[in-house]
Amino acid sequence: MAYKNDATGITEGREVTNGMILIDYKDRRPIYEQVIEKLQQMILCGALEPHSPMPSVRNLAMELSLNPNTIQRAYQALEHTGYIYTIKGKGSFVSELSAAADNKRREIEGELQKSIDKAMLSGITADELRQMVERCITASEREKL
Amino acid sequence: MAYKNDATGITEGREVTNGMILIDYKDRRPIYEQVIEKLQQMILCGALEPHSPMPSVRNLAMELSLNPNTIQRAYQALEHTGYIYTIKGKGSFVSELSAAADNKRREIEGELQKSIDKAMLSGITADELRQMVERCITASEREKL
DNA sequence: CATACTGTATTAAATGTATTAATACAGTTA
DNA sequence: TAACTGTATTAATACATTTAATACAGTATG
Repeated sequence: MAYKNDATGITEGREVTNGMILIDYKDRRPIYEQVIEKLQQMILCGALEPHSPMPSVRNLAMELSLNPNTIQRAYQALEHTGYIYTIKGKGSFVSELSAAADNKRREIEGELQKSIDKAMLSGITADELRQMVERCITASEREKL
Repeated sequence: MAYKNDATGITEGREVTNGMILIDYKDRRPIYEQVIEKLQQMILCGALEPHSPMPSVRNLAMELSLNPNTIQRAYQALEHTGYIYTIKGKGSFVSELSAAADNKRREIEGELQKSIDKAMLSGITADELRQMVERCITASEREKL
């Protein structure tokens, strides 16, 4: 039995997120927030399937070279917002998508609202904003390759 | 002569920003960043005219109940990004709009790009994004009243 | 039952940033 | 000279983040 992760990041019976989560130490946001965001995206885009086990707190901490407390904090936030659920002693598991997806939509729309409010207050017009958004969408689609 | 601000926030010969800058202590961003953003908006929307004097570091600090160092930090950032210019011993003054406006457009578009990248990674489609943006624009226009 | 895994909780220490406070200095203006 | 400008520096304080070291309870398995 392999109790420690091997080079592929796969552990006995439990899929792990090898290489999918990269911490950016230049990012001003705290690490636990970056972990939250990456896991949310993996859940929402289907990389982690509903009811499949999340990596354990300690394993993910090892894998990312972080303290277990940091991962714990992220997991608790994910549970509070409906992305995962926990069974005592067994582990944390991916929730059904519906609730999580709605939360993410609200979160993104809130961010857009803030940016757009700032833009309007700074004298940027609605049409300018629409052009910007189209450029951003194009750039974002190009990145997906 | 009135050396201290009166109730209207107007000081001898120097327009002040009375009431236009509200610090939100629930905001996670540092105070100096909030001050920067509000002053940028006031400059870009024409509330502060080019070549008119900015409130002095010490006056604005008094008015907002902040330490002069905090205002100084904001002013130095505004100078580095072309929003204001400084004459030693005389004060700081509003710059011409062109450079500042371009910087703000780039800043806003950068924010939009980040939000839109996140949205696409979370499985939100381009058309959903366009609908969100339209709702945000409508909401933002409604707020202007 | 023992072992090794799960999540959870707690306390302490270290670090970095933001903010305030208290000064000081140089240039401008009246 | 007096009172204002911006600027610089140092110290003290506060706060959030992160790490570290434990401990406890529930689950699964041999």
